[in-house]
Amino acid sequence: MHTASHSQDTHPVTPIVPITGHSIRVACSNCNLRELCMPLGLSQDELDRVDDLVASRRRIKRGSSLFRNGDPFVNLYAIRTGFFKTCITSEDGRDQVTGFQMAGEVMGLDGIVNDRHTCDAIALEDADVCLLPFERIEELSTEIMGLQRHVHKIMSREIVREHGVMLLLGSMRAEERLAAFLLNLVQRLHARGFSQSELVLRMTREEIGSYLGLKLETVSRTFSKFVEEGIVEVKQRHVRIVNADALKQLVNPQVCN
Amino acid sequence: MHTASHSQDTHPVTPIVPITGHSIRVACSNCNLRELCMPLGLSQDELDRVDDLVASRRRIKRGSSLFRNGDPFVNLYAIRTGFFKTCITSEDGRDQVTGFQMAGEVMGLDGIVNDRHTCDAIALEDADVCLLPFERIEELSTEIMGLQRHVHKIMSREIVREHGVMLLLGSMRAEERLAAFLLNLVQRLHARGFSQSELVLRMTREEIGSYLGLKLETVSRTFSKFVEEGIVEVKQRHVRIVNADALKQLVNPQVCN
DNA sequence: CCACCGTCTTGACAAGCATCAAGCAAGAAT
DNA sequence: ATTCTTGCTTGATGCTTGTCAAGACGGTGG
Repeated sequence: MHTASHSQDTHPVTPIVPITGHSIRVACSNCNLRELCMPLGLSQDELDRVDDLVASRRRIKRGSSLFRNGDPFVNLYAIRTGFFKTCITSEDGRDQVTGFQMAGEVMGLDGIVNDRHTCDAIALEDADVCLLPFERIEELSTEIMGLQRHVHKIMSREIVREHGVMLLLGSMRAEERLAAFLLNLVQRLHARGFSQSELVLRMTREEIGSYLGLKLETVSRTFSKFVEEGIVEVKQRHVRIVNADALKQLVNPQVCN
Repeated sequence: MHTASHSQDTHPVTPIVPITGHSIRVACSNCNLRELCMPLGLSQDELDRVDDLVASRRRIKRGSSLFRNGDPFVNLYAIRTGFFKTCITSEDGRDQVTGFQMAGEVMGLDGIVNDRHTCDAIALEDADVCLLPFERIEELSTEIMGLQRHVHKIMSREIVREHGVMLLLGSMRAEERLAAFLLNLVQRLHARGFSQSELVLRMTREEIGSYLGLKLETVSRTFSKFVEEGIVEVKQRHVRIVNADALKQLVNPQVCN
């Protein structure tokens, strides 16, 4: 449990290889997350130049922050291993988790507009991130069309993702929210080679609740309800999805109505 | 009421000049919305080239759509006059308004990631938009750093805005949501030369409710409550903010607690 | 002028979720 | 092992908001 190098320790179908350690720089072109965070269809020359983008890497301990609200914006961050939450805090102290990020995903886009980050990125397990200096991204984007396009797509994807969260927060009930959350998590993990049905939650009930606009007690009760109905099995943070269709039906109450 | 050419017909301090009509093309460099939707600090040469970006303009009648979910993504759209809502529809027919857009704001960013729009943009009053072919934006971005940076900032701003909506939907009660909504609207209108205290809602109670994650009855009741408390005056869609501080305190229940 | 329509308001009631509180479980520290 | 801490579960209760229903308002068209 809580080992640092694996994002999921249940049935890693295609385990993410640990960083070999003796080499601080691992080229993007060799990175096994390439398909997730780098543009496709670049020439060898372009690939080499994109490799230079990654200035360095940084290890983040579980519980500490990669960046915080108010920090000057310098880099985007690509997650190599580990798991993060991003959250904003309103002036009066209200807290909102805006997302959970895993290997291959990019963080820091919020900082571009005002040259300062507007949210906190907290590691929920020991993590390893690539630092991508944004000035270099912009420079290189002028020369490599595929990179520019890729940056645009990443930002657009984030906008579309947030639309989905707005739908969830604006119109779904607790069960539907939790079902959507679990399906989304397991789908993203599956894309990274993990099980389709088992996952380990890296966040607390409270963090799930914050993300879903619910109190932790409601999250807990909803989990219990799913268990009673035989939809999932839950042991602490270990979740096994027994009946994925039931979850899907909760999110989409009969497409054929 | 419902005149086409003005976004707000109450006390336009610096009214937005109507399009003169005899000239179909109005250069960005002359556009009075320049500060809102174009990058600053460009050279004259660069400005001229950005002018060429605007391929054409398009008028949208109240109630009809600029683009719809599934439409191929070709352009971004800058609003010259008028008022829009964007909304997504889930497979089972749930509807969520994801934003309200006014003059100087850019729409269509959702379409970049999959080359298709994922939401509907509906005009809530007769509108006039500039078509910005995205391919040209990307081409020109490779040559004009300021433009590239500007596009990044616009997208980042949208991401940050949506974080704010998530906070609203995830953690605020009805009164707080409506207060935040009114303050946001009036602030944006003020930035466009309209009154700080009076506004005309271009959307129905139901659309406000959809955006805020509330039912229209709750929106109506909350308005009534604000009126009872002397915070606002409401006559149909005309709203006068009598006590802006009270609204601010609702959103931020005492910063000094 | 009247009837009709979409929109908005208001009331009564119910459902869903939050709140408060108590106790449990698991891991960490002593 | 024992204690402490943090996270989780579950119950009782009440508030907030949703739901259903009736009616009002204002604009439109016959």
